[in-house]
Amino acid sequence: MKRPTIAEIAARAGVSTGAVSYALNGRPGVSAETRRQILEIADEIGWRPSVAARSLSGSRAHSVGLVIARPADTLGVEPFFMRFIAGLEGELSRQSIALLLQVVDDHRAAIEAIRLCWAERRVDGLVLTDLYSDDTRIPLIEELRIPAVLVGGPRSDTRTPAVWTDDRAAVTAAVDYLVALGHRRIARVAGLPALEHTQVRVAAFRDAMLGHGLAEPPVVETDYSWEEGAEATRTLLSRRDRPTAIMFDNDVMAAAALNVAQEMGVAVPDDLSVMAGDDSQLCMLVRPALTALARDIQAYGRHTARVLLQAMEGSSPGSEPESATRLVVRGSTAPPPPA
Amino acid sequence: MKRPTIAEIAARAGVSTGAVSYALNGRPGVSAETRRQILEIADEIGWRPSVAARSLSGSRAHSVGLVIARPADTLGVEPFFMRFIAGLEGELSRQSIALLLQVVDDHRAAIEAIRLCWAERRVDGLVLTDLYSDDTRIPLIEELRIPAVLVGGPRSDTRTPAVWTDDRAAVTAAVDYLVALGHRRIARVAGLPALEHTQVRVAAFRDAMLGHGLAEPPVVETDYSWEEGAEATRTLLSRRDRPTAIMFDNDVMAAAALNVAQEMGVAVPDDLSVMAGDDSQLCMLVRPALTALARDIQAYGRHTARVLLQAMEGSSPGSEPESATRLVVRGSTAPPPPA
DNA sequence: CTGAAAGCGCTTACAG
DNA sequence: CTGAAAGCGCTTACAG
Repeated sequence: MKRPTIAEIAARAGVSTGAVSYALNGRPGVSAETRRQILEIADEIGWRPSVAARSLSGSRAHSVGLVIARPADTLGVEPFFMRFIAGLEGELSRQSIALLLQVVDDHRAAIEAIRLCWAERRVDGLVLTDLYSDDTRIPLIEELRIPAVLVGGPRSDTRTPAVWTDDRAAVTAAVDYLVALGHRRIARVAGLPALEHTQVRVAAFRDAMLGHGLAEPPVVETDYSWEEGAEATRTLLSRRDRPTAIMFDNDVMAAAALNVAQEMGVAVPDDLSVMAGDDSQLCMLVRPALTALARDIQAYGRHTARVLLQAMEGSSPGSEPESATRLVVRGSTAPPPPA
Repeated sequence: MKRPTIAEIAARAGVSTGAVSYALNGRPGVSAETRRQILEIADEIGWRPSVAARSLSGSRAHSVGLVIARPADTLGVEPFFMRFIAGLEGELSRQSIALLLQVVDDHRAAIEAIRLCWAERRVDGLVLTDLYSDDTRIPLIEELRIPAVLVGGPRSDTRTPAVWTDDRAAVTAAVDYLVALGHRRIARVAGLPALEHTQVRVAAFRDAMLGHGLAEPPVVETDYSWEEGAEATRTLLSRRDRPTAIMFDNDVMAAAALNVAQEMGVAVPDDLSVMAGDDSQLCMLVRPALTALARDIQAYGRHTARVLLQAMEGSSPGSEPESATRLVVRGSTAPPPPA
């Protein structure tokens, strides 16, 4: 019942615990024969280092933290987090690093959670998601010198390493596609305006539209919920210069838009093209199925883990965007109706 | 930069570290005045116990583990896990217990992950989900004496505490409702047959149907994917005695069924009633919106945490089902067509 | 009520 | 190449 320790291995091998430690960690200081013997005994009795002991002497927790700040009922709506976590964790576990997950209600609670898990030395580094343009977590991790990775894009206000998908390129490609279909009046239903990536996407959208010589397009900001997505759609479809295409910042709002269009007698895709900002099963299950911007979220999580591990080792990782977003065309987009 | 330790507090207060420890842990052995002073200093310098040190001396990791074994691409499909985790974590954090999340590919990997995190003393207990009827994780945790909670139902093969929702009652109520609407031919599209709760639900379904004096109903087993859900629906709708109502074991398959029905010219709900086994935003976004069995998943997570904490303290928690499942009626169910 | 000391299971300079 | 020892930051019997 009692779990084996290196003392036991040392006793069996007839050496000191120090020697055992060296052997087990592949450091010089023990002969090849002794090392072999020690490894064999360790394996035989199923020894595993106690993380507590390693942490205490080595001053590393062998864990990284992910603090998600979201009202819980919006969680699970999007497939993003579980897949991201799966990728993250898959990569971390290869290094025997655990993922500490915390789900808190708001930004304030997130700050507290970060302070606490760092003070308790529970984690060696942090993954920060859902970044705001002016995010107090960044000065916090800088002050505390917590190794971290920012998920969402490089920023000028910090040297903290970041991972990101190239949202600008994705949005631009999407606009290009709609314009190529013949659309001229394209609107955007954006997510939370305080989030950094929302602004990046909105700016990219505006630039792409203007780049095509089109007028300043309408943009409605929302909280990503289907309720606000539906409301925004109603507003846009009630305009005199009703758009012939709408790009949504996620999948849920785009799905809600299909229902609003139906309710208002607007045919999708004949009268209105709808594009979702995230791909998911939802996009495939609604009718018409939604054209969407898809990315490999699990790979994104894996990449995030690698960058964080590098940051924890002190090297400042080079930053480049994660593999490009693909436009998956389904039934919700088509050329606009003849004018 | 250096984080404060109890040695520092002891020095400032002019007492031994032992006294500081007693004071901080609210144990007898220090005078009220000394205690007050120590707490004040600790607070002032922002002291927080090092979990590593506490773990090493107290032999508790102050963490619990959740190992999810699923192919990653089916994760995030269902809203279950993120909400469940949110509830779980919310309750754990109140006790300063961290949640270690691991996502692995299959059952074998889950077994390995459990062995490892326990051997490393990373966790004090485990949450086990997606239980199979003959689940090797159960003998494993019994052999290793790992405190755990089984999410999914009480079982005769173990004394390990469990939490569950009353699936039998929920399925029975759903059948009663459909029968009250006038349905006589009701089919079920079940999830993975190896999962314990699948069998509970199928048995409840059969019993309810037979209880109404109806014939042995058709049941198709699937892997929960929309593909198999669609296929099962096609099969059922191709029968000579086509069912007038189908109950699905989750939301994704029910949504897929709507598309199959449309493709086959079967009107929902006029010709076919569709019921989803889990409620989610998907159910509200498809058309017609899906009638579903809804439960408070976050509360379920909180309850799970409480039961696990009790188990970790050695008390064997009483077991009762979590708050009942509600039938949320939307547009996908109606009386059957006249025969 | 309080202090000095041992111990948790490792790692790591420091002597031999 | 190897051993003995100190130390990581706590907790907890054990003496006073």
